[in-house]
Formats: sequence, structure tokens, C-alpha cells
Amino acid sequence: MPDQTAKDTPYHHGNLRQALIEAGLEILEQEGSRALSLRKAARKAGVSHTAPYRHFANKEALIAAIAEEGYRELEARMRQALAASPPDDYRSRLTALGWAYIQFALEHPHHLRVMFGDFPETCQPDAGDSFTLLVQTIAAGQAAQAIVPGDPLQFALSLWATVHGLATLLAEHKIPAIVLNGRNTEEFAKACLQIPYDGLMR
Amino acid sequence: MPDQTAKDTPYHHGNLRQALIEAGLEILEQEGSRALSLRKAARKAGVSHTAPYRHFANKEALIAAIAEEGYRELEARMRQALAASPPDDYRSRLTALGWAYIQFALEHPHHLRVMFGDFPETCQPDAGDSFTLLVQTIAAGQAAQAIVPGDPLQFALSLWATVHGLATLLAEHKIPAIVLNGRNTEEFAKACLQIPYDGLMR
DNA sequence: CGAAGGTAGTTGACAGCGTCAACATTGTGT
DNA sequence: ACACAATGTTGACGCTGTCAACTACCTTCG
Repeated sequence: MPDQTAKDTPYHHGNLRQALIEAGLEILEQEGSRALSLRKAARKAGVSHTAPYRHFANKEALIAAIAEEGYRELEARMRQALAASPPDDYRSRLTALGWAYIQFALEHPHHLRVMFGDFPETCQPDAGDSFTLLVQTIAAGQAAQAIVPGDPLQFALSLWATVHGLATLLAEHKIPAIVLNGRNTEEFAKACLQIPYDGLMR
Repeated sequence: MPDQTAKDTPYHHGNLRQALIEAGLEILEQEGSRALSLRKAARKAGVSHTAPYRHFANKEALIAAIAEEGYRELEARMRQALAASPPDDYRSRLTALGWAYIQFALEHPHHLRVMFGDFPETCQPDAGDSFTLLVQTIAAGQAAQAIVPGDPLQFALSLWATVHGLATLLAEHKIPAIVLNGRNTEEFAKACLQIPYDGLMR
């Protein structure tokens, strides 16, 4: 679907803010983060090149909004993965969380970059809910005597780092081919996660 | 030191390629990756705005060269850390490798972003040597019966992911303040690393 | 109903960017 | 000495983010 023309846009767009976010998302998927520009998003939404400034203070603000969209999607996937995994098998539950994260990264590498890239003000609170999900899972595992005692925040961050590192390295194709060695990405990634799990499980 | 003027630059610069890399590095440190431009680097090196094209095919090529510089520095630091740690204590050796990586990330966050960012063609081979260092350390630990048997490449990647994830999250200030909780970054990061180590050590 | 004012969108301008084509200068090898 | 290759310069193009000034529409109050 090409750019909007002057068909159904009677001067006032209706919901330009959301349209710009979606246009930006499309650009991201199709052309990557380098190609993401305010003007292109505006063109895609069928408005003039400065119309976005009525909804976003600057380019960064649009990017931040796109990133937030990503945080929401990521959290939804993680929540879903958790709901679909056995309630008592904490290793499975943690694996499900990690794999959901990595799947998101593989399907939307550009979106991930925007979420965790250099764009400031996109700090903690955004990924906070997903992180909390991990902390709670660990705490539950500890309550069930399945996970070693210790600061759940510390444990969560360690696992988060492993998953996040794996996700970004996979998404940016920074994994040496020798390491992957033709293996299925899913089985490979999950195998990587077992190592810290072995350190946490009892 | 401001831009070069027409003092000591007798038309031919002498070693413009390296000068541009260093100029780019300076811009990176001082103004971040968003501010890095061919024209600015050229200005800093005291040449016209298209002179860089005699040494780099395009902006990406300059960035790739800067990234390579980073890979070299990172590898040097890791090698140094390994040399300075006890030869038989494999937990210490792995911790030293990880902490060297994280220190580099904290001191040069923008450089790290360029090394592992979206700039293509900056793939595996570059970080390869540092990665090999990790693989060798693990293999040595296995030979000494200090590390659990298993594919050292797999183990290395898992640890790499943890360290890389921690490094990027710290560098981008994506660690929720609650987690850090006023703790010393070094002790905190090292504590995070102990979890996968517990899974690997015997 | 009609004027007032705010909200949302437009036009035009500016400087900075990456890149290309054409040209100028310098060093080198025959 | 001269041609040639390597290196650097000038000028142009279209793209970008952003600002200022202007315009169209909606709402709301008199």
C-alpha cells in the first residue's frame, strides 16, 4: 500500500500520532533503522514533512514511541510464553521467557535495536515490566525450593544479560558461523541458556 | 586542539586514513555515534569534505575501520587481563576476561555501539580473536578438570552472551536503578558472572 | 448563530549530511 | 622530462531535522 493521497484525509488526519508510529515501524521492518526518518514516516502517513512535530517534539520522541511499542509487544510475548508453560517446571518457565525474548529479536531485529540502542531517555522503566516478570518467576522458583536462594534481582539481571546478549548477537549476525555449526537456532539458544540455569537450579 | 589549518598540510596529508579513524574516534567519544559524520571527521583532519573518499568507499567503511580498531583494543585488554590472572584459577581467569570486556564497554560505550551496532559487514571475524581467547581459556579449564566437559564453543558463547549483554546494558544505562541499588559496578557485574560460572565449574 | 481561540496541518527556508562528477595538485617511474 | 597514478578540492544534488510563519478546521462561549 503506497503513500496516502488526498483521498480520505480531510486536512485533519484523525489519528496521526499512531499512524506515524506504524509508518515508522514499517520503515524499520522494511529498510532498517538507518532509513527511519521523520519525513519518510510523514510521507507514508500522507501528511506534510513537518506535521509530525504536532505529535512528537523531535525525531527521538518518535523513536521513543516506537521503542515503547516494542516493549509492550515483548512483554506480551513473555507473558504469553509464561502462561503456556508448566506451572511447576521452573527451568521450562525460564527457558520459555528467554526463548520468547530471542524470538522477538530474530523476528524484529531493527525494532530491538531501536529499543536498546543509543536513543536516550528510553531507559529502565520501559523494559521494567518484562524484567519484573523475570524477577517474579525467579522468586516463585525460590519459594518452591526449585531455585537456589539469593537476591532474585541479581539472578534476574544475570539471566536477562545472557538472554539479551544472545538475542542481540543473533539479531546482528555476530555469532561466528563455526559456533552455530549448522545447528537449529532454537535448540542452540536454549542450550546456551542451560548453563546459567545449571548455576541456579538445585 | 582545533581543526588543522593550512599549516603543515602540504596538499598531501601523509596519513589521512589513520587521521580520519582517529578523528572519528574523537567524535565518537565526545559527541556520540549520532554525531559521527564523514564531513566532520574530514574537518577535524583538516581536509576537504570529500577527501575521505580516497581512503574509504563510504561512511560505512570508515565506521568499519573504527570498529576494527575497537576489536583490536578489546582483544588487547582481554589478553592483558588473562596474563595478569592466576594461571590455575579458571574462575578468576574467566572473571578477568569478562571484567576486561565490561570495563571497555563502560569506558567507551559509543565505540562499543559502533562495534556491535547495525553497521553491516562488521561480522564475526572481527571479534573472532577475542572470542577464541575465551574458547581457549575454557578448553584449558576443561583439560585441567576445572570446568565441566562439553562443547567449549557452546560454553564460550553462553558466557560471551552474558558478558556482552551485561556490558551493553550497563553502557546504555538500561539497568534499572533498583537492581544496582547503589552497589559498586565492578562487584555487581562480577557477581552476575558467578551464576553461569556456577553452572560450568566443578 | 457567529466570533474567538486553540489544535492540527502546510509552506518555505536553513544548515548539515552522504555522495557523485569534474578538476587540480603532487609524487613516481620510465 | 613527461606521463600517469594517487591524493585532495570544488561544486552540485537530493535527502535529512528543525524552525518560523501561515492556514484550515473544530469547539466553545456569547
